[in-house]
Amino acid sequence: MVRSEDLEHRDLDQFEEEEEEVRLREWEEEEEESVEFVLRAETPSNTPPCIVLTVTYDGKAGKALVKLYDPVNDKVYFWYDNTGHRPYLLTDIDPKDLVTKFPRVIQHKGFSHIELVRKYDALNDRWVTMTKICAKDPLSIGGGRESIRDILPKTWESKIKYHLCYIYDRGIIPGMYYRIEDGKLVPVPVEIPENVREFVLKLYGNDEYMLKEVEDWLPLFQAPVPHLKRLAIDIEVFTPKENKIPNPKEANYEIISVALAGSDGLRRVLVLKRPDLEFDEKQLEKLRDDNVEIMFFDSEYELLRELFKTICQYPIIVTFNGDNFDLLYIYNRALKLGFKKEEIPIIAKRDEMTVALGVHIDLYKFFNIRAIETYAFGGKYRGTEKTLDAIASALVKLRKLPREKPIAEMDYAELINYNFRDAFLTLYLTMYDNELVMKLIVLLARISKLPFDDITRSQVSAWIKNMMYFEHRKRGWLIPEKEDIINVKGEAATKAIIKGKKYLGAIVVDPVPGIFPNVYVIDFASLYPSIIKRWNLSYETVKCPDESQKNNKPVPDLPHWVCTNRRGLTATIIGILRDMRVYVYKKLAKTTQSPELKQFYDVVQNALKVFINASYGVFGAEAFQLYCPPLAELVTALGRYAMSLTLTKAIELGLTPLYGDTDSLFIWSPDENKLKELINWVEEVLGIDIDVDKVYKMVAMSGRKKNYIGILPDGSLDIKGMVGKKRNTPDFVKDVFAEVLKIISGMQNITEVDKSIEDIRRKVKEYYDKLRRREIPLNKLSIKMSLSKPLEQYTKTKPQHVKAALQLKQLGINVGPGDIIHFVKTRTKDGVKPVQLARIDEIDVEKYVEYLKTSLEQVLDALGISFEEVLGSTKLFL
DNA sequence: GCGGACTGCTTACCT
DNA sequence: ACAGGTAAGCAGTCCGCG
Repeated sequence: MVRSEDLEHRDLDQFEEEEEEVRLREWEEEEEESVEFVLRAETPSNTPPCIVLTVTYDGKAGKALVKLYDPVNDKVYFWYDNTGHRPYLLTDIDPKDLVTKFPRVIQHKGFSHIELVRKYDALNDRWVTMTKICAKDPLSIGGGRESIRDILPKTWESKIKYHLCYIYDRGIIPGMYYRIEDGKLVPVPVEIPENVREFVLKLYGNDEYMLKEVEDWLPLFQAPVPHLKRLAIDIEVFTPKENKIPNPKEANYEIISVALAGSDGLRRVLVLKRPDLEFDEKQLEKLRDDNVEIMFFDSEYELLRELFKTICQYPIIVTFNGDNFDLLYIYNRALKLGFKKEEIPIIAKRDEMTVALGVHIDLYKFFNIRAIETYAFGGKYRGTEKTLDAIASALVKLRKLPREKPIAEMDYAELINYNFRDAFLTLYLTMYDNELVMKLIVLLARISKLPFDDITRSQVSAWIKNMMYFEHRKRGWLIPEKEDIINVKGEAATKAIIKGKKYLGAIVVDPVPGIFPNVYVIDFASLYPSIIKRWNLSYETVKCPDESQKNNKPVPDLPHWVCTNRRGLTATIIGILRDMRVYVYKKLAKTTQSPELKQFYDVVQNALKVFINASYGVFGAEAFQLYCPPLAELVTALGRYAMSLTLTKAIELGLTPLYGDTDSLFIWSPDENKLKELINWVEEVLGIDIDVDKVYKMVAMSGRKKNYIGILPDGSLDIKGMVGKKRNTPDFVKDVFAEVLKIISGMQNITEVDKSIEDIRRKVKEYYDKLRRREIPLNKLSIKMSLSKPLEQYTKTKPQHVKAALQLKQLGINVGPGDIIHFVKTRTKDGVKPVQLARIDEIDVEKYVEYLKTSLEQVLDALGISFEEVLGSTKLFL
């Protein structure tokens, strides 16, 4: 197994120590004969095993290009298609008619030839013969002026990007090992360990079909992820105006510094000499980072040349917002300085920047993927601004250097320190925890079959779409058009509770208010994916065309039937991913001895989690290409069915359910045997797993749904939905809430309730009086709320945070989507002020009393006392 | 002209 | 552009009130 070096600790130590030695190099002194860098990799006929980084279309060659990286010898290779593969689309018009009725197709300058292909049309459950129209280039199929796609009334598979089409047809899996052998691209076999084989046999031993299907998946989870050499880049640009970010499209100002941090240990800053700045011994002392190599350049042109040379030495370039700033700026600046396009190893695409040799990963885009944020990182940086500083401090507890003055006014040392820290943080985000992020990206690429550059820039629906398309081609299935699915399957049959939603969702059981000791939480393990697998759900099996299947309705209150004599594709794929996660890789991540392998298995199960968790939702999302409301609606209906069946049975058995949400049931002090009986019964009747998820020593429930506090055996707290925990709640309220919680969690058993109430009373009174006396500082009263759209788009109403934001705008401070507005409630005209503009005497105290009240009531309701009681005789309104 | 009842919008949360 | 359900606060509207 290829092991990555444990680099991060070394880097970090170096980073935080004071400098021992600063090495400086003058560009002129160093200048050897100028080394020409190459913008193309070698194209040998034989190579060692390599990782597929990406597949693209090379316009000049007019061929698909596979970029490979050999991690052992640190070399990038290009492999061009030599199988004569061409871009194509499918139509149901037969070739004769095509010639007579659509002559423009044959006459099209990009037209190549026609083939006939047999495809299985899963939607209509029949085999069809389609006409495959091949073109000389992708744009002739679609996207160009007057493309073949536009000439025909209806086409299939014509909107698939060519490089992805190529991946499906060749069965190439990005992130996997391939080698070039006599000019052919061949996969490198992966060894499957005996223990994994055993797990799989136990699971599917009597199911030939699944046994065969899973064979294609195991290598993706077992092939090791090598260390992928990479370079993080961050630039600083001269700006004459303070606080104004230079426009990367115009690139009008000088690039004054470029920081480079490589996973191979490179720590270098390229600095432009400026006549107005001096560099002396005193400044050297200010350089905080040891071992940072500094290269000075007389001209920006030379600086960029050096940068380009370095870029070409790495298979992977990492940036934070490089698509929209750093690489775009460098590219446009280089053009401006007289570089020719062929001399720049950066390529500008419509919405992204790529590099000539390898791939560019923009971490800003990656961390902004919702599924990554919530599932892969557990929402650790949710609600914060998606800046390098915020993400680094949430994930690795490292910050950017504070910027004390405008970039243009920094001296060399300040500039170098500041610049290098950013590049280092960017690199470090891919290095920490034994290269967790990089490994995750590789696993996600393998499962989705998307190249590294695509997987890091697209949302989870695109991943699942690509995975499903790949599976269609693998089987010789026709990829259905979205409208066709809707036409055949129709819209949803149920009505959602929430206005504007498309179908009915989950059940939330009304909670019993109060404090309860010894509460068992049982829960269905990944309920929705289990349902998809168990009931064979897929767009082609739900409401299938076969009349004889119409009686197979899994839920009586929904008219949808499901096919029983075909295996649903979605059910198969999601079923495998779920089974592999639950029964194989979660187990391996717990039991494996070797720490590296253990961590790797944990990455595998985490990558699987992302796909599994999103698998149901996409089918209910209109933008998804396999959008299928009856499928999504069957999933939630079966979820409701599972929940209500379990609830009824629990009551029947004499158990006491207190609360439940979607896939969980809270049961108060259950008889262990009765609980086991319930679990066994449910598993037998429903055929899906239900387990004890956790046991609370005590649960406090306010009576509101999605709102409770649970105390775990180790004393830690699960606080759900409480206002006192929400991120927009003022710290003042959070503090009081935390104090109250401290008292509650200190409570050993129910008999101590009275004493706790007295403690709570005293504490709350103390804070309340402070608030009244205006002794709470403004920042503790500030409410933090994020803008979800540009200010001018709040047309229907003007919420308070928008009012505050408008006040900021008046002062010339620009705010937009994703920005978090800090404001306080005041007795001024708007009722709010941005915190930095407010004075303590303007505060609307009553509003904060109300806030305190709602927050505390959620706890007090469980104890059966009111806020007013807690405050005692104190009058609420003075 | 004012206030309560109501609906709708917005954000943040839960599963 | 993965889903729906819930809590909460505020904005805005309607209606009654001699």
